Amino acid sequence: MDGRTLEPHHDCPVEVALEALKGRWTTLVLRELMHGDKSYGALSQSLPKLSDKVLTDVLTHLRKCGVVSRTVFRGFPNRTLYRLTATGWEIRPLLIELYRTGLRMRKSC
Amino acid sequence: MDGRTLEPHHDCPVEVALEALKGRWTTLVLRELMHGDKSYGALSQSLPKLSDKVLTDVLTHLRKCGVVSRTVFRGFPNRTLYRLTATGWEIRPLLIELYRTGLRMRKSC
DNA sequence: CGGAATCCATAGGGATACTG
DNA sequence: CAGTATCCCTATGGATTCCG
Repeated sequence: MDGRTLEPHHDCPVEVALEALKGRWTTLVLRELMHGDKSYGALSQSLPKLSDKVLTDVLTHLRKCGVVSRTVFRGFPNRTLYRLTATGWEIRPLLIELYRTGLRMRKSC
Repeated sequence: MDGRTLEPHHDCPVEVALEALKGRWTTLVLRELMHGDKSYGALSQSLPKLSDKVLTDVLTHLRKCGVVSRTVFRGFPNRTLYRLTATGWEIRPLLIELYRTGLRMRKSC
């Protein structure tokens, strides 16, 4: 927090973290993966209201952020495993803090 | 984290906190206010790239979230002071955690 | 000074259908 | 199974102008 940043900028660490969490479904997908590695279909079943397009968008986004990795197993049928990277696990304390803060904010309404 | 939430829901504490921080300029406005109470004009000067419309939007949003209060002083000219509420100050540890996490995420790229 | 009103451009989320 | 390809619609951010 250098006091000189006058506009939103992805170089700001706060923006970096928020960028990774951006999107309505992102934290839910992350939470699923924090329960363990999952295939595309398993994620889809865990989040029935999430469309294929958006799930793909979210996973692509998380991979670009270096938060999630993808491993494809060729065969019949194909399988794809998604898992958190080491960087992804770094987000866990942040989610917990988000939860704590959200709880306290609700109380004061 | 009850394991039963299958869709985004503002009742989820994580969503509550993220909702408050939503928008490109929101965290920057919060940061300004964490330096002390500020008038509309002072905020506008601190964030020159932020348009009136968006500044108003952000402040309205933060007030709806119970994070910021507004006090109007009638006179010539009028003045308006914005300040963090007690709830607003609860967000500070979260911003720090966002910063820490963002820093670590950058390193691993 | 401190906004509100208007208009515009873009991005994000979502529904549906199709493919390797 | 694990996506891609379209199309659409709304929300958000931004520029500009006007008002009490």
